[in-house]
Amino acid sequence: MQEQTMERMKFLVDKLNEYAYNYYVLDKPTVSDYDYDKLYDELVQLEQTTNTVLPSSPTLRVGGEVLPDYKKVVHQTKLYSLNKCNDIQGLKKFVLDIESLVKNPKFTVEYKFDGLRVIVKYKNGLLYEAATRGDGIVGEEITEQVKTIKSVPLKIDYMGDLTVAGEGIITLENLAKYNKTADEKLKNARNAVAGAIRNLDPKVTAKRNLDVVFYDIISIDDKHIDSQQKVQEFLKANKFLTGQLFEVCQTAEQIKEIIDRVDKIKSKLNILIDGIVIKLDNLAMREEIGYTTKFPKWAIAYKFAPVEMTSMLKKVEWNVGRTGKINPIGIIEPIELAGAVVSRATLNNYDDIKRKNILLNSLVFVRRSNEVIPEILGLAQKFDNSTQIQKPTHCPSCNQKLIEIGINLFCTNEFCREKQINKITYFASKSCMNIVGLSDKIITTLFDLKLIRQASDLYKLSKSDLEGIEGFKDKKISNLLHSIEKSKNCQFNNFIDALGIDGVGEKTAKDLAKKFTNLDALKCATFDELVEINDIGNVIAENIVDFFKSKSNLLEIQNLLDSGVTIEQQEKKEVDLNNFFYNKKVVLTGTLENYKRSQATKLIEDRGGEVVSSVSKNTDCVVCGSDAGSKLDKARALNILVLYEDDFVKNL
DNA sequence: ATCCCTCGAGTTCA
DNA sequence: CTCGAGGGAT
Repeated sequence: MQEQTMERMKFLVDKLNEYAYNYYVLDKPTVSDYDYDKLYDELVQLEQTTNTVLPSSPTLRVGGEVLPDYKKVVHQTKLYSLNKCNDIQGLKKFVLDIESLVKNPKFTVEYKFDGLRVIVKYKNGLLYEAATRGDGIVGEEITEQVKTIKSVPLKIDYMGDLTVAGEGIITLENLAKYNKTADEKLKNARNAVAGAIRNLDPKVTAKRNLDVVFYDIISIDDKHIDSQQKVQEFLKANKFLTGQLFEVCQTAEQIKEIIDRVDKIKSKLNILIDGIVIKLDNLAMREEIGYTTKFPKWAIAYKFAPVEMTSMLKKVEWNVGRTGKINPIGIIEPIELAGAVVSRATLNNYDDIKRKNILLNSLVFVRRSNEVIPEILGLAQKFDNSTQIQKPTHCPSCNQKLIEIGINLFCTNEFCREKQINKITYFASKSCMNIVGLSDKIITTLFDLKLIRQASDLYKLSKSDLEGIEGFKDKKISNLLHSIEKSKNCQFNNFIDALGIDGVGEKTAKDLAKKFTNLDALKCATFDELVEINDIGNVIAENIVDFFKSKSNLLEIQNLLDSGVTIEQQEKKEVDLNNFFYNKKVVLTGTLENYKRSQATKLIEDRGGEVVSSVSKNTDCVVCGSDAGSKLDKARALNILVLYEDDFVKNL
């Protein structure tokens, strides 16, 4: 009986480990989650009744007790870090140096993962110790944490003594999943890994769904492994997760080709990499070439320009938005980040500044989210002269006393310069009156010359008003006046958007235009009529009613109409009920080759579809162009249909 | 009251 | 893109 139970447990452990390998390492599940769970539950039962847990049991992966402290581990051999280069010259020099010592060397090319280096030891086929690199000589013991990582084999076929090295990482997909449920979001994948592994509670490690990508053997009894290629084969054969990139090259040019290729696709990878590692393939030759005090001379890391850096926060500017909302912007010492020089980055709001503990004259972490918008992630280092950031009490533009609503500060002065300028800018913007060529700069100039005070004044501008203004030549004047004139013919939804009613933007304006068909009807819309519309609740309904109660707003509308603004009647279009996009919620991401975003939106809307801004489980499909961002990752994570450009066109 | 989803508003640089 | 908050379901 007892023996049978043991046999059954062994069988379950092996079976479950095999399934886990197919799922977590090969990414090719071979059983349903349901079947897996059934076997897993059975194993848990048996382990409880027998009070035994086999050393490679997958139940070890959930993480047990919180550890009292880290134990130090002294590495058998020093773990070197890699020498770096960041251009082709550095790479060529490396290759030349090797070629001067070795005849016809071969090089292996792999990803350099941006995570935490992990050393794992096996004896008799079982994982018995894991450690961080630490300073290369002494690391921290993290055996319990690493055992929770499902792609790390607890048991391998190789029975000799073995020490392997890999990089602890989190896939961007798993990071996104984690952030969906976590109270405290982890913005930085690398820190998410370090935080998860270097945590005394292995349960924390388990929750973050890390992986370890293995790339090296530190020591092994088996003497016939004599090259990096054989190392790679060995790791694969023993079911370790390995990097997707592994190529063998002979020249610097070939290596450079791979680097260029990776540089192009690196932002689309599911894993963060910060470079490429180039190693001499032959292990015996490596030992001949040797080491400097810091680095092996037989390998180099080609580093891509970093996407995250630190910089000094010099000043905080407070902007006034068109709604009167006050927004803090951090002015930083300019740094180059993802191909652009960044000097400003948003700080969101005062609470955010406090939460991140950001101080003036301190070093802060800066990154460009999605490689575009700069943001300040948090405090890196403070100094003696670092000071708290003060919350403003008066409007930086008009000095009106600010009021606090929720976490935000507002300027309520109707005539506030910055607020008015932003209001007019919004009025002229693409989703509103679409006055092409009227930039916020021109609006500022016109405002300060007192030629305009509010949006309707734009339609009173004459040629003589503009003549003589610095930078305004005949051509520019006639272009501008022409654009303004052209904008007078507008669609109802754009007109509603242009009014700038609090909480009413592009989508709500469209909903309102559909329901009320003309301005007079909208003007007398009652609260009850408004809340009937889907997606309009009591807050927005009240904002709309209040807006049309205000004398100054009604006067402004009258001014616009008197200046000749006319709202086109929209004809109703027939929609094809059988079209793919009919009644579908579609998200656009990336750049399509043949359509602008607005054109694609129109095509989908004309077919009865709705373009929404973010991906969720309610989304029907995601249309994906080149350089797609995180929305594509999210779509994949949620298993939502992704259409590439050609599929998109086919379904029109 | 408390979820989740979606919208609006504000964000940078070339 | 990201945040906060509104809206609706529960």
